[in-house]
Amino acid sequence: MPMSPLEELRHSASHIMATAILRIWPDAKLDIGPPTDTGFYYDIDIDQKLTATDLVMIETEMRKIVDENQPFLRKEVSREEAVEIIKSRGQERYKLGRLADIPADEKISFYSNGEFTDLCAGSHVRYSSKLKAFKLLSIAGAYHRGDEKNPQLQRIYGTAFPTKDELAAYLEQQEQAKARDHRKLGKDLKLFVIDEEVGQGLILWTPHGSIIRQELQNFISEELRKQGYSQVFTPHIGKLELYKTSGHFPYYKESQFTPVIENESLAKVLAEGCSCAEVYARLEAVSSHLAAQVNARTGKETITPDRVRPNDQLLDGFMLKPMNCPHHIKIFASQPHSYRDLPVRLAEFGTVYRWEQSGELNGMTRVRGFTQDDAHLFCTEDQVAAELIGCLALVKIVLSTLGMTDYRVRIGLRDPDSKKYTGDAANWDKAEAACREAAKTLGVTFAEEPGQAAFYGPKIDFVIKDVIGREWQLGTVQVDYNLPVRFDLSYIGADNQAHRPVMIHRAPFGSMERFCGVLIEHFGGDFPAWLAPEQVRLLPISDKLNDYARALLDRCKAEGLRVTLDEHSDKLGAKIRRAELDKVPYTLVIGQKEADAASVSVRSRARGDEGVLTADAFLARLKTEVATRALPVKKKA
RNA sequence: GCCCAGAUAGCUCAGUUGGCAGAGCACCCCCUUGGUAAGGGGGAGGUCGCCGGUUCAAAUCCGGUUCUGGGCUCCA
Repeated sequence: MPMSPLEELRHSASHIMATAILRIWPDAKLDIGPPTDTGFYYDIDIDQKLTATDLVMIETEMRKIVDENQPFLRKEVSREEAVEIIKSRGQERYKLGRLADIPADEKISFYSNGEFTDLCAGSHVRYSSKLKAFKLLSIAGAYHRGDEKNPQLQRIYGTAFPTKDELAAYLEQQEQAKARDHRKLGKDLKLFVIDEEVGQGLILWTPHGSIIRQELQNFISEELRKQGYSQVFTPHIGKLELYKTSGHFPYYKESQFTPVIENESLAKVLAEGCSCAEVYARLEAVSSHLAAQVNARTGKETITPDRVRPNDQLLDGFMLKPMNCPHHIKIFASQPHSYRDLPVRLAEFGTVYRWEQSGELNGMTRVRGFTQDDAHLFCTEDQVAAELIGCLALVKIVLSTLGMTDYRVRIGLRDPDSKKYTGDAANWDKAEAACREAAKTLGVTFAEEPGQAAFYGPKIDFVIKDVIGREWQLGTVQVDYNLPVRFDLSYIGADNQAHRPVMIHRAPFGSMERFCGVLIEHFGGDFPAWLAPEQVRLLPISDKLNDYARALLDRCKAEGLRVTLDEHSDKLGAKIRRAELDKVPYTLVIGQKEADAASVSVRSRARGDEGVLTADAFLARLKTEVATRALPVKKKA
C-alpha cells in the first residue's frame, strides 16, 4: 500500500533522525524506523544509554539536516549489491536480516539523503526541508523483532506534521487528553485508589467510585432479568483439581497467582524435605484417575503420562480463580438438564485474579484483580446462533445507553499454526462461523483477527480506545465447545439421549475496573445524573438560608437522591466554582426569593443557569432523568 | 519481566555549589452574609517513597529496593 503524504513525511523524519544519530554516534547500529499512527520511531543499538538531553542534541542536528535541504534519492539494486552496501556502511547486524525478509520477487531499494543511505522500500518526501514541524518525544526499550529473547534496542519516538500549527495543536490536544486520564480524574474526584501496601494492580473502590460501579451493576442486572438470566454467587477460590480438569492449570500458571497450599499438605512436603522444584512438580501432577478421565473425554492424550503421580505424591491446594467458568459449570452440572430447560444462563459479578506482568499494569485498565460482569450460557447447538445474537444485543444496549459509539468490533479466530488452542478443528470451524454470522447482525463493520481467539474458542470483542489512543478490550462474547467436553456436561434431548451442550462466555462490560476506567475518560468525569456520585449540591447564598437548605437537603435525600449541602461561609461564586470542579451535575442556588417561594434556582453543569423552578418541579424532572438513565444534554452553542 | 524517566504536605509543584523544609489550592478557626467559576485574616499539616553508605552535616552525592509514568513483551 502506498504511503499517505503524512506517512511519507514521518517516515522521512525517521530517516533524518537516523542521519543525525549517525553523525553523533557513528557506531550506532540501525534496525527499523517506520511511521506510526501518531508519528514515527527508529530502533537503534548503541552502547550509550540515551537520555532526554540526547534527544535535544539529536533534534538540533536534525534541524541542521533540514536546513541542508538534502534530496531523498531512490536506488534499486540487486540482492548482492544490497549486501555490499549494508556491509560497506557497517550496518550488517540488523539490516542483513531485514534484507533477508524481502521476498525474492520484490524490488530491493535504498533511499539516500546527504551522506545517509538506508535499505528502504519508500516512499519519502523529495527534500529534507519539507520537515518543518517535528519533535522527539521519548526513549523506550524495544526488543528486536518484538521478541523478548532478542537484544533490546533503544527506540526513539517522535512526531511530525506538515505545519508548526498542526504540531502545536497535536501537542496541545495531548495535554488536554491528560486532563481526561482516568488516573488523574480518579484521584481528583476520589473514585478509586491503589495502595502500595495492598498491592500493585489491586483497586480500592472509594465511596464515590463504588456508587458508579453499583449503578452500573444495577443497570445491567435489570437487563439480565429481562433476558432470562439467573444470578449466582461463587467464591473467589477453587481447588487446583478443578483447574486441572478445566485446563487452566498448569498451562497458564505464569499468568496466575501462585496456588495456595493447604497447611497440612505444606507441612508434609516440608517434613519430606522436598525441593522447590519437587513441590511445583507435585502441584502440577494429577492422579491417574483424573488423567484417564480427561483423556477419555477429550479423546486424546490431553494430560501426558509424565504428569501422573501416585496419590501420596499429589499436593493439593487452592487457586485464586482466574476465570469464573469452572464454578458456573459446577452449578450447571449439579443437576440434570432437559433440552426444555435450555438455555441456562448463569450470571455473576465474579472477581478473578491474574498475574499480569508488573510493567503492564495501568490504572484501572490493566489490573491483577478484577470483577467481570460475567455469565455463562449453556445451550444446544441449534440455540448458539440466537444466543450469540442476544449477547451482542445486550452489549449494544449497554454501550448505547452510555453513549459509547466509538468502538470497533473484532472477531478473534484461532491461529492455525499455534498449539495453544484446545478442542477439535471441526468444532472450531463451526464456532468461528457462528461468530461471523452473529457479528453480521450488529450492523457495524468488524475485523477478523487470527490469533486473537481464547484458548477454548473464538470470540467477538468490543474494543475501545483510551485518551492516549491505547486500545482496550471491553465487552466480549466467546463460544466454547471445549469446557463442556472437559467437564463431561450433558443434557437429555427430545430423543431421550444425552447430548453435549455448547457454552457461551460473555461479559458486556468486560471487567468493572477496566470499563469504569474507560467510562471515566469517556465522560471526562462529567457523569450523567444516574451515575454521578453526587447528583445535587445545595448552595445557600448566606448562612441565613441554611435552615431552608437543610429542609431541602432532607427532602432530596428522602427522594433517594445523592445530595450535599455547601455550608461554607463563602460567596456564591466560590461555591459554584467548587461544585463545578467537583463536576456535580446539578447545583441549586438558594436565596431569600427561593426560600419564600419553595423554589430553587437550577444550575446544570451541562447547560449553566437554567432559571428558577419550584422544588417539586425540579425533583420530578431529576428523578425522571435518573430513572431513564438519560445522558447529559449540552446547551446548543 | 526488560529499557528509560520519576517519587518533597491531602492535591499541584519549587527547593541553587551538600548547611534550619517552601508556595498555591484543599482543610480548621475568625471576620465577612453575599445572586451564578476564587472576599479577607490566621492556624494546623512533613521520618523529603523505603533501606544502607559517603560526610562535621544529605531532600540534595553513591548503592540497593519499592512504587509510579512512557514504551517493549504478554494478555485464557
